Amino acid sequence: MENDIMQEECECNIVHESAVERARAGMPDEDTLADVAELFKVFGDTTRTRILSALFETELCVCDLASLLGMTKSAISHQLRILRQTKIVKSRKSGKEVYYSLDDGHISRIFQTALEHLKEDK
Amino acid sequence: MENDIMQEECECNIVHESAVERARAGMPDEDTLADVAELFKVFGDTTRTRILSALFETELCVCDLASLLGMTKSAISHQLRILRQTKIVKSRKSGKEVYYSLDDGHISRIFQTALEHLKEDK
DNA sequence: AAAACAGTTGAACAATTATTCAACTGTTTG
DNA sequence: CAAACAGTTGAATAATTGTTCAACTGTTTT
Repeated sequence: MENDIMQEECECNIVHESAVERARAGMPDEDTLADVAELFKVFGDTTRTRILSALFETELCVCDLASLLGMTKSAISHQLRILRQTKIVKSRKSGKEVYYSLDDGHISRIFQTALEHLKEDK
Repeated sequence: MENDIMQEECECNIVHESAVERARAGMPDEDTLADVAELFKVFGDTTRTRILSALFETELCVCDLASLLGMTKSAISHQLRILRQTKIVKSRKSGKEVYYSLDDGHISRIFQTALEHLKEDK
């Protein structure tokens, strides 16, 4: 009678109400969760992880990345746009060339933790 | 003459060779990068981030999650299979019900770092 | 043993997305 | 100024993927 606000699209009879309520209370709001998912989605592509791991070492221009990853400038540029829009990399223009680098240190920390996780289960 | 092993699909003339070489030397091997991307891809979906953030608090069965997220058991079960296969959650069967919980602590650390990153640029 | 229920699974459908291709900016150099 | 080059962009294509639907397994209960 009180909970008829929430969506009830599931076909369940018995739910562990106290556990569900505890979980709900601890969860970040939907907007934050969507932002987290979007950030991880950006990391969830091989081309972009290769670009990022290259930029951990030094700033590089589009041609450098294209040469390093064996891909076209266009493909690289499309992915760099996504990384730029999500504030993961920043760009610096110098003459004809555009140099890209990581935008902040959190990025490498997230990667480092992921690498540790992967190492653990070998 | 020496570097004709690597792919040359880019249409560049001038590359910053020393920077590229430095980047290449510091990069993890392709297999590791693919694993990292795959891990992040799993995190890169709203339904899965909602499931995981619920499991941070307590273990839950499929019905609990379906009720909490307002989705069908089938949809939840499909996503749980992905999380199980990638060793991110583990399951425990008890009677008719299957209880899910997080597999290790790294998961929450990766999330925590991502949340910090998001808070930073508001 | 049959009904009821929690959960899984595979096929189908819709939506998203990474790369290619071609055309286009803007800067530099001869 | 024109040619050359670094980089961007939009449309098209192909591949991947999340959800739905229906059928199914396995456990419990009457």
